[in-house]
Amino acid sequence: MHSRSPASRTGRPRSAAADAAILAATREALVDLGWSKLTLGDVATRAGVAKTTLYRRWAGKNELVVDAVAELFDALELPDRGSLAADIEGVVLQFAAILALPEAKSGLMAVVAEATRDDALRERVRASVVDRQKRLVLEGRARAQARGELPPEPDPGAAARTADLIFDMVAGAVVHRTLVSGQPVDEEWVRGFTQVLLRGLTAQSTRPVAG
Amino acid sequence: MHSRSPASRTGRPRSAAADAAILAATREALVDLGWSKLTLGDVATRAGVAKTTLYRRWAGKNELVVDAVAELFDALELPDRGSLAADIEGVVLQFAAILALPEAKSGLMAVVAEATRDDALRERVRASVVDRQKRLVLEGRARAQARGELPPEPDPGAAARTADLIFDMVAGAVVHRTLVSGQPVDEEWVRGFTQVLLRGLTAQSTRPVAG
DNA sequence: GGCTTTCGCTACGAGTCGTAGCGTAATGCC
DNA sequence: GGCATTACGCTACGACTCGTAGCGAAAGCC
Repeated sequence: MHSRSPASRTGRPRSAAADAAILAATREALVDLGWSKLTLGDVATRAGVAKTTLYRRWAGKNELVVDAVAELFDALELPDRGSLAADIEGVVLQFAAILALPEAKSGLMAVVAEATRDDALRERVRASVVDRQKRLVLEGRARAQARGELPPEPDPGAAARTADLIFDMVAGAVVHRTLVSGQPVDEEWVRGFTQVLLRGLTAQSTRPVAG
Repeated sequence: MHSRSPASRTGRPRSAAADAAILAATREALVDLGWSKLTLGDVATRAGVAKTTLYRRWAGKNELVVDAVAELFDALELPDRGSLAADIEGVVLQFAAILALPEAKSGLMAVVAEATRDDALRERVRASVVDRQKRLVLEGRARAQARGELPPEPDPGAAARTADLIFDMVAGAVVHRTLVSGQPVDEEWVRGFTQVLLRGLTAQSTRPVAG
C-alpha cells in the first residue's frame, strides 16, 4: 500500500528500529494503561521518539494498535499432532494464550469495535490479524480431509463457506470465553469444545471423539 | 445497587423521563458518531438535559453505554418452534438482528474491551447483557432434554459447564461473524451453524439434522 | 411552610488532539 | 565532496473534551 516498493527512494530512510520501538511501546502502554487511556504522546515518550514521528507513519491510534497487536499473532502455528481433534486443541490453546495477554485483550476488541464504523480499518484488521488465523483453519481442514477425518467438499464455494463457518465458531468461542465470559480457556474447556465441534451436542459428551 | 430500594426517600425524585431520554440519546449518538467520538456533552444536549445530570447518574461513558445497549436485548425471546434446531435458529436470528444494529455494533464491543480492565464494568455487562442471553441457553437446553433431543446431564457441575460452553459457542460465533468477519448472519449461515453445533463437523453437512 | 434532593446553567483547570514550523541528520545521485 | 530529498526531534499552538464546583430554582415529602 505504501509507495516504497522500489528498493529505496532518495532521502533519509525511515528507521526500522524506531518502528520496532514504537510497536513495543504501544504494547507496553496497552498493558499499563489499557486502550482508552493510551495516548500517542505517551507512546512516543516510551519509544524515545517524537510524537510527530508517530503521526508520520500511522493515521491514528487505531492503525497503530492494529499493527502492534498483529505482531502477537505471528507465533501461531499448526503442528501436526496426528488427529484433527489434537490439532484443534493445540491451535486453540495457542490462540487462547495470545488472547489472554493483557496487551491483546485490551487492544484487539477495541480496534474491532472501531472497525465497525471504518471500512479501511476493518480491512487492515482482516489482513493483519484475521487472515493469519484463518489460514490455520484452511490448513487443518485440508489435513483432516487427507486423513479421512472430514468429508471432502468438492464444491469450492461450499468449501469456502464451511471454512468461514468453522473459523467464526472457533475464534468466536475462544474470544467470547476469554473476553466476555472472562473465564480461562484451559485444557478441560478445550476438550469439551473440540468434542462439540466435531461430534455435536447430540453426541454423548463422555464418548471420546477419536472413537 | 443504588440506595433507593425504599419506595422513595425525601426530596425531589429523579425524572424517569430523563433516564429514558438519556438512554435513547445515547443510542442515537452511537449511531451518528460511534463509540470513540461519542461525548457525554453531546448526549446531554441530544437528551435535553444538563451535562451534570448525566454525571449524577452514571460514573462515565462506559456505564452509560452499557445501560443504553442492554435495553436492546430486552426483545430476546425463546419461542417454542418444536425442535431444538428450530429453536436455535430462531434465537440466533434474533440475536444477530440486534447485533446488526449500528448502536449495538459500535457500543457493545467497545464496552467489552473496556471491561477487560475494569471488574466492576465487567460485572455490569454480565448482569445487564450476558445473563439475559444465557438464560435462553438454559431454557432451550432444558426444553430439548425434555423432548429427548439432548442427553440429560445429572451432574449439576457438568451441566453448568456445558451450558457455559454452549453459550460461548453460540454467542461467540454470531458476534465473530457479525463484528470481526463483517458478514451477515442470514438463514443459510444459521442453518449451517446449527447443523455443526448439533451434529458436529464430522457429520455429512448435507444430512438434515432432524433425521 | 420547611426540609431535602434534583435540575439546569455557567465557569473552570487539566489534559489530549493533530498540525505547523524550523533546524538537523541521513541517505542517493552526480 | 556537493546537492537534492526525505526523515527526525523539538517546540508551540488552537481546538476540543473532561469531570467538577457553585449557584438559584424546581419538585417532591412531612
